[in-house]
Amino acid sequence: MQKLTKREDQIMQLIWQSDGMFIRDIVERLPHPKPHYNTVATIVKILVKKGFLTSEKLGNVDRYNAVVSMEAYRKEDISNIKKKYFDNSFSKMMAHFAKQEQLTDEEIQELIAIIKSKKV
Amino acid sequence: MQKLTKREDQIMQLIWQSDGMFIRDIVERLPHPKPHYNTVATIVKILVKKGFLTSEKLGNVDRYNAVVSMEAYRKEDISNIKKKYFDNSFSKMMAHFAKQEQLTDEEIQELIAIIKSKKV
DNA sequence: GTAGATATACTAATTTATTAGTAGAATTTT
DNA sequence: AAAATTCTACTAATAAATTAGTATATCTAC
Repeated sequence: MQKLTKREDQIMQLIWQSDGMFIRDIVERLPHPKPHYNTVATIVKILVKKGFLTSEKLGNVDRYNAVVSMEAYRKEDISNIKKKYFDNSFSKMMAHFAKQEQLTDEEIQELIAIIKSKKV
Repeated sequence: MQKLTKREDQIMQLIWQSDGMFIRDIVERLPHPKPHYNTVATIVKILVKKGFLTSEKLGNVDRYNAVVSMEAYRKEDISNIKKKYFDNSFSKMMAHFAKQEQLTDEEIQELIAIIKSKKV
């Protein structure tokens, strides 16, 4: 899967959170300094070409929808983190999180419950 | 903290795995197609300027060391993942991992042990 | 239907990232 | 010490990413 550039990523995040967006909506929801309408249009077109988005014409306006799901992209993204920092070891990564987050005992119990419920 | 570009990241990974590298070592350890010596030197100089590396002269050759630790950078990197994909919620992220990774019962037990040992 | 507003295609400018050439200094070999 | 090699500083070319201008089409309100 191709990687998203910073701007592309930012725009994909918005579209993933919605169900279909027009260029004008994207511009509106981007933080200051808002890029030019055509700037966004250009990047959206690149995203269509890369296969991340499809467009559908509503009247004379294009609405864009995600083709690649957030989950699919996220999976890759996280898999890269695991590879890059944790020797591709899931346990190592988890140990890091547990330590990093300075969890309280209650949070740890909660976490254990979550983990168990997902599988057992 | 500034973000690393792809090439910068790749070079930082090598330096983090070592303790101090010369340009020639970096070039040698990069996968094919190996970039030009001066290409690496340029990027290394950018990394010094960004505050990720320091140089020390050994004889007339520069050796480069990490200033920003891998752990510090990794922490940021992971924190962004959490923010970007999991609404900044640690529990949500953990739930995802447990599900995504298709852990066996044993692995889950192991994981729980790891989490407990880190805190309790 | 004319004026004003909005959307898109096309194109190009600008910025950032990556690559590498040339020249000269230092080092090693002969 | 001359020749060959290695390293660096400086500079610039190329490529990728981001930004936005101009022209044209479409719609909306009057």
